[in-house]
Amino acid sequence: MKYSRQRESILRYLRSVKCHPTAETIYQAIQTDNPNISLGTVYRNLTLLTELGEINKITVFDGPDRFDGNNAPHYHFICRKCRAVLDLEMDSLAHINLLAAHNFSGTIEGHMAHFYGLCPACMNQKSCNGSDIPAVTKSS
Amino acid sequence: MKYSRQRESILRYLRSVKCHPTAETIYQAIQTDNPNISLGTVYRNLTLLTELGEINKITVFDGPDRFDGNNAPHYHFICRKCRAVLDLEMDSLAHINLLAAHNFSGTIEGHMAHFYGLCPACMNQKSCNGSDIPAVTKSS
DNA sequence: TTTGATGCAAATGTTTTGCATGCAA
DNA sequence: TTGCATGCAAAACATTTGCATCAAA
Repeated sequence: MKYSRQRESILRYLRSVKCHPTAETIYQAIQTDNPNISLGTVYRNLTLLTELGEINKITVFDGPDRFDGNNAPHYHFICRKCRAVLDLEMDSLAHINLLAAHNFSGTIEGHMAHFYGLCPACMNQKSCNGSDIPAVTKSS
Repeated sequence: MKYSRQRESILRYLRSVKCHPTAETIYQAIQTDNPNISLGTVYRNLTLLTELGEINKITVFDGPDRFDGNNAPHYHFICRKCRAVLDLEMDSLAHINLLAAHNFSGTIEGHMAHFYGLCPACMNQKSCNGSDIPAVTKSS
């Protein structure tokens, strides 16, 4: 693949942050180094890097996709109040694939799991940023 | 809440099908009984019914949201080939909330989990409908 | 050079919303 | 009647794409 300063900038930024920014956030963050970069290029490279396995795309129930520069397998927590996405330190849940496969005649290749609730910051505050997604009550 | 024939029609349709249709599919399906219904009304009522807990909204990694007239807690399988969404018969995974909470200082209120792979139909066919979403390799 | 990557802008697909009108209570 | 629900159309969002240009190899 051909080198590009923009792609390098995106990857470097994602590797440097602990949060899970949106394409728009990444776009704004790297404008200092790339004053003329376009949002389309950011999206194009995020898609490419995701396909290469260099980064992860996190689809949340609400709002734009988030991106994760940590490509080691791990799970995420999503705060229902401030929508922060946090990494969780927990073992693989590979065993749940077997549970799913038990009464299913297709092939279970994997799963996606997100946890939600209140993040540490929102637990200790009246409100975090004012937004509050409707509590999800079903694990489906 | 005030009665509406449109809302009733949407709910009746969702309760009657085993699949997990999109808003657009629902819109088309109930046009026989509601020739003048608008997509906006379908979306408005789907949002309302979801908030009431009468139905479930299923956010998949790709494509429009799907809706589920079965409001009993259960998990879903998503075929990476034909994108069919199927119900899974499996026990609650409530225990994984404890695993997630173990090294986390916020509050884990719940989780969402989807399983993916090939559905029974696609397992036995060269291709199902031609589409094929990129295999997801990380359980994150 | 050659070919992939970019910037720009327009297009796409999904969902939401404003507003005048209609229908349930 | 009163006000929520509707139809319609426009707007809002997030994301993708066509195309001429630019830059890496």
